[in-house]
Amino acid sequence: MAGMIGWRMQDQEWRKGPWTPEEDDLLIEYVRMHGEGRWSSVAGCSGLKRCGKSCRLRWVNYLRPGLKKGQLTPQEEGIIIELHALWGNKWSTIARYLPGRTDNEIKNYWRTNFKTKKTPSQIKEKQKLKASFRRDQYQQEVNETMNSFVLPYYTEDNNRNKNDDAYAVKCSSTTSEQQQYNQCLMAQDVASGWDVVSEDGFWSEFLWDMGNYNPNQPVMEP
DNA sequence: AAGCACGTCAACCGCATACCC
DNA sequence: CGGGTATGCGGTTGACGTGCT
Repeated sequence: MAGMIGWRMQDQEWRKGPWTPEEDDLLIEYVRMHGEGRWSSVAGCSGLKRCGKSCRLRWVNYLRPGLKKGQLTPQEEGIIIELHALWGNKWSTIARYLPGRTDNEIKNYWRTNFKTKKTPSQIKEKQKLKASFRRDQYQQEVNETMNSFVLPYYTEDNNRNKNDDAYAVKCSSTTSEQQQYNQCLMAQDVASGWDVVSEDGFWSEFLWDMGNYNPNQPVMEP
């Protein structure tokens, strides 16, 4: 596209700010015709005055089919806690284990629940309320959740990039028995992770800080 | 009722990495 | 191999909504 240098434009100002329904329609139509990708050519083909970067973000975080709207479920929260403990702020990696959820959404969730500075009593109060409200429901749904999307993700997709974390998990579990075993382990870990987090607000700060892990330090991989 | 504080979330920005020529 | 471009990722910002005083 003329005037483009990467995401930038030389001779045209990109529109910024909230997307209008009309812009959404244009973007949806573009993806329907051309598929995902080639974001830098969206403006030229669709008439949108948005840079490719903005278009990609809008599509991935809001318009893409299959996205779940609304609050994260207790089991999704548990999975986030567990995976964040493993990988830190690798939001896109964590998002792969939560179909229909975006890295942005998970990042916002984590920031909202574990980063905001509150007094210890406020944190404790909030966590107590949350935990008591959801614990029973959560414990009940953990196994069901693992069966419904985590395990299939591990086992189904044979075409994933071999550098992908999920692919590594898959390769490490060669038999269905071992996969079942891993599933149980993960469910237990998630449950224990939730216990820890809901126990005391202190862990909220601790877990967030874990996100800023030292990359030179060995990290346990799945 | 008005003003303020806080929480949420969509979107932007800069950097890193992948890809292509 | 190196440079330019495309894409992806994580951190941050700011608008808006809501609850509290």
